[in-house]
Amino acid sequence: MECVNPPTFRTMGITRRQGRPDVRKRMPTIYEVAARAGVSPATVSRVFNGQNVSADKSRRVREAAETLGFTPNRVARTLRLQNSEVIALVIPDIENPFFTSLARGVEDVAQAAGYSVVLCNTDEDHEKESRYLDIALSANMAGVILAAAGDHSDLDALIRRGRPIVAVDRGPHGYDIDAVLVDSRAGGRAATEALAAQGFRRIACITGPRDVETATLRAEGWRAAVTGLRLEHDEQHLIYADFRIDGGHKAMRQLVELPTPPDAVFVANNLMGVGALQLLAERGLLPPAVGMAVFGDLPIFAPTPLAVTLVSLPARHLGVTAADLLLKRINGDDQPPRTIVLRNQIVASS
Amino acid sequence: MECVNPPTFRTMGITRRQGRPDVRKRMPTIYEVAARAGVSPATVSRVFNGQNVSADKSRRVREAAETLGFTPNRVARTLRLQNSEVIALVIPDIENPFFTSLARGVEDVAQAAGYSVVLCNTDEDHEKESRYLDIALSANMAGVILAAAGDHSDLDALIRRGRPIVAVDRGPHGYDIDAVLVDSRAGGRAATEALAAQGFRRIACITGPRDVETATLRAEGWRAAVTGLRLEHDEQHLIYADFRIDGGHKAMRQLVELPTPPDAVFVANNLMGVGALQLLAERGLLPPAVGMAVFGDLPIFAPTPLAVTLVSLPARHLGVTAADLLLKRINGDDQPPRTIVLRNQIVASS
DNA sequence: ACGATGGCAGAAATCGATTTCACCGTCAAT
DNA sequence: ATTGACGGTGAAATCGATTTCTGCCATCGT
Repeated sequence: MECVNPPTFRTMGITRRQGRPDVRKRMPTIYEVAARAGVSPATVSRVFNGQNVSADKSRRVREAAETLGFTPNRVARTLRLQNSEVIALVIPDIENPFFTSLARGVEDVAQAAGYSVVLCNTDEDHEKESRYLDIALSANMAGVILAAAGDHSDLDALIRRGRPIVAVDRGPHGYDIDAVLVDSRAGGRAATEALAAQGFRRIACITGPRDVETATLRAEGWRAAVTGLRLEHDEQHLIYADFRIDGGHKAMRQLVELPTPPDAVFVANNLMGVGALQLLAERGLLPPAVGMAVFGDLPIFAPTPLAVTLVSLPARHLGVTAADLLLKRINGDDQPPRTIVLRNQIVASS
Repeated sequence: MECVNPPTFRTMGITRRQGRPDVRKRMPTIYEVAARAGVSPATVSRVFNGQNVSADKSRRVREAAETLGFTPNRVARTLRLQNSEVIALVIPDIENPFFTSLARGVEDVAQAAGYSVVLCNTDEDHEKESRYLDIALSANMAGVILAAAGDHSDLDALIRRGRPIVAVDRGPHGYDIDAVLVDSRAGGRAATEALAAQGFRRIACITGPRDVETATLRAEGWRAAVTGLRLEHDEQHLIYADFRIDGGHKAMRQLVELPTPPDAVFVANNLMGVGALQLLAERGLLPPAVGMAVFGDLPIFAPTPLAVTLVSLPARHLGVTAADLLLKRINGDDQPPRTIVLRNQIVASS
């Protein structure tokens, strides 16, 4: 199935002109509200921040604000307070359903606590990541939830500034900060052992980039299972790919074209799982012809029962937990940093 | 396949304490840089904004900034400039791959132009949407790309303030602003006609909420095809659901359980398509047993060829185009508003 | 009756960058 | 030689809200 995004377009003329004679009205400020209500700006501020103000003035301020359509300027507020009610969520791939579920979890918790979330997509690129972390800092954001692009993120500036950070999905490499993780090593091992239990002997592994912790840990789990169970072991059966659909596809091709191809494969994330399945479908080798286990849930509707073993991940719950932790920190909790490991669960896709 | 997110977790104790004696260092400011370089703050600002400064002082300023680790404070800058290099992208469902693709397009363009994107998820909720629009305004963001949650978003404040807005995917309801759309009506009609061409006579329609433009337009397209081709027509065959997987699942169940069920169905978005397919799979009625056409690309790797007709959408391209348009507006383009309609394309999933 | 306490409110400082205004040299044009 | 223009620079105003500092007035206790 090929879908081409057509580059052509047509423009529909619209003739009525917008009634905007370039007025660009300024927003009403606290001073204008104060003037209209006959009080000082300080009083207006106090009304909006729940301080003690006489009922009479309070009412007048509210009325004035109402008729002027006043909204407090967040930028000024943030500048003065050195703090804003925004948290940054930095993730490596916004098109990966795992991360969007996670984001959803973060959002729900943050929303409920009156915080907004800004989502920053790093595309597994250190430079983009570092730019977004810079922004979080210089925009006085309240905190950061980070799924790091690699193993050497620079969090010094944020930490010096006392901004809370929670690492999620991927560990905090060298920083002693809160983290919410799944057990990649155990998951990789369990998935591989499940394949072995299904009778497969030559089990390969497709994992992510070498500098991404979850990639190496999952591969380690695979290796532990393979050597622990004394299965056949061939170094060509371990491939470092890129955690993307294409990468999984290419890696799988490489594997099936080996002189002695594996009879099963453990794939270290969901998208590469999709890629690998695509290749197997092309070659008519869909599971159970070749054994497959995937770390993560497949973004798949599988009309035919597919014999794939999954390590199911609590993506949303990961986000919820990370957000909870972060909000606690923001509200002054200063226990020593914790690492919370959520359990994964082996599921046979049926 | 059931995947349960286990609510249990265990905490791994970590003992080493963070070496943060609660110093919370302030960031260095332009004043400190100025003092260290022996110049005025104004000069420091000029150095960082490419104004005329003598080579000597410029060098001294740069050195001072370097050693102090100075980063300009974005909040202060934004307050003064009444403008920031951030654009808001407001979408109704971050878990829908259509919108994440779109977001990806927006991001790529914005990044390249030096803008950051903050992603706001409204969950099809007017209140959340209005809160995010408020934030965009009071945070002095440069512009907004909006896929509206319904047909009565309030953009008055943003427009009064002169902030550019581009509507994407869903029209700008009553505002004369730029829009980037696909032709929902034509797509709905074409999809339905394709089903008719495959020989189906009793074609149902599952669409989205009544107050979402794309939902009603796609249903209109379906109706036009059904009446145009004089197919059998039953009002019970039009169901307004919610654009989500579950909604599609329930709606499809409702349809198959009708006394005279349809022999085909046109589903107005990708997620509901997944839900509908899930139900059909449960009942052993997968296409082509029941005809199906879906508006949008299925977030699916389908291992067995599925006889589903797709109206393929240029999601990423929609985002790219909207971002281009917005950036032009931000840079002062003031042509009359344009509506750009990208073409969709009928694709037979094979 | 007098000092003490506390609630309420305004003037002014503050957050950190940008920019206007004014001033000083220097150099080219008249 | 005088005028004008222009590049470089600093002092101070500015963006809009919060908060400290201060003072006023009323209430309370003794």
